[in-house]
Amino acid sequence: MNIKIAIAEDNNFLAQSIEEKLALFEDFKFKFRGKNGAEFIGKLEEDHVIDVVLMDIQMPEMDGIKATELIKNRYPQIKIIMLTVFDDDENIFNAIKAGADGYLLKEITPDTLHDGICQVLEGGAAMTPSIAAKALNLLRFPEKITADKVQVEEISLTKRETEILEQLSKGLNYQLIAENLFISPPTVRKHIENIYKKLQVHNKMEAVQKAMKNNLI
Amino acid sequence: MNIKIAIAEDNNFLAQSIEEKLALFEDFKFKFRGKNGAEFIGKLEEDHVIDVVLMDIQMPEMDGIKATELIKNRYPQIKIIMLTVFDDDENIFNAIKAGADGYLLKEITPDTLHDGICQVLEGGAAMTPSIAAKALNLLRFPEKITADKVQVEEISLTKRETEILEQLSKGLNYQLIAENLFISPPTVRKHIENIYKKLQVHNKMEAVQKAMKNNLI
DNA sequence: TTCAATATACGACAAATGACGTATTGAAAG
DNA sequence: CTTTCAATACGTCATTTGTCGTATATTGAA
Repeated sequence: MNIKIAIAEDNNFLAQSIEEKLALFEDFKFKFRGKNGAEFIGKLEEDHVIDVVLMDIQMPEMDGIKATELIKNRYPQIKIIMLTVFDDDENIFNAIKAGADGYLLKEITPDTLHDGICQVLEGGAAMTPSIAAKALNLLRFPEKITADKVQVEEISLTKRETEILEQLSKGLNYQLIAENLFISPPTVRKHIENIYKKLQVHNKMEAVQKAMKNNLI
Repeated sequence: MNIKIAIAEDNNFLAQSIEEKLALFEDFKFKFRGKNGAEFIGKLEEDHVIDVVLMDIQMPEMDGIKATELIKNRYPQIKIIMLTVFDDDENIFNAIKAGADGYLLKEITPDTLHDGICQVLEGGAAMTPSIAAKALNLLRFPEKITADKVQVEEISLTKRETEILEQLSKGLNYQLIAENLFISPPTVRKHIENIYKKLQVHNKMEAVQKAMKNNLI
């Protein structure tokens, strides 16, 4: 087995790091690298005997989303795995739309990268569980895709707060939420009080609306 | 770490097989099993100290999709992984819509099952790469999703009721809604009372959730 | 190791909500 | 012409919610 791999990545340092991970496996053969989407496609036209492309998203000239679209158009047999630091809904969705076969984060271990590449070659999709969760969420709530990216305020809820807010959004009252989470109702109320302060709202409905608008739940 | 797991599976043989896989891991504690959705939920109400549910889809009485929907409604914190032999688009999509946190096939190895369970507990989604590929495909080509077979109940709100429900969903209180619509607060309350009866819910949040689900607002 | 953040818990009180009742008016349907 | 339905309005009462306090244990980062 000789799997031919190309990389599209503008950062020299990161590209180097990826190449080193690939070099750990005998069945991988690194072919070439492009510093941006345009250059990459240029090189690909010279040598399109490529099995898998590891594609960065944020690149000058042409980003990885557009490049993926073009490549999938001309070379549908080539598998493309996004390899990026961004895991926001917008990028994930656009990558999938463009035809990506996988979406992994750059802090990946060599073994996981190896697995992912093998999986896409077998027709599967390579994703970290957290990315998979976001993808499922997009499937479940398609309206989020059009979500505004305008006022991305810096609101951060703790894990517990998010958990409680989710239950609030289902219509559960303090008592039931407390039972579910094995804490006392006063604690639930205190958490909710804190949530309201963070979101600058004054009742459940506003909190849920604002949280959904900002993809907090 | 002691992860509490319950199983919904009608087939004794398969249930036994799953239990044996779980038994290989010390951090797993098998709690109980239901032979169908209805029985399972009955048991869950007696003991809801459950972290993860392994849910079959095809079951008598109540199938795993419906059971998932109900459980996620009442106990949103419980993670649910579908464990089934069917990997068709229809079932995958419905499971996701119902709120499943993962979708695995029954011929799974104990180690992969273990990984999947740990992943969902960390907020990720558990999927085999082939399932992930199908899920991505659904995202990419939404038209493949054969129209909602979930029967939309015939709920009809009057114009006034819809109007009021919309304002409710924004977080306005009775007083403000009354001012907006130039009617008295008692009238607003009466309308809302009627809305609750029609939707068979008992508070604002449930009403808004159900209305959105049924495209009433 | 100290400090900030988080999660936990309780009490009190005013305001809002949910659930019930009753009742009048106007408009649409038969 | 009656009957039904939608919309309006009011009252009562128990429960829930929102907003204040205060306080302790844990935890992770500086």
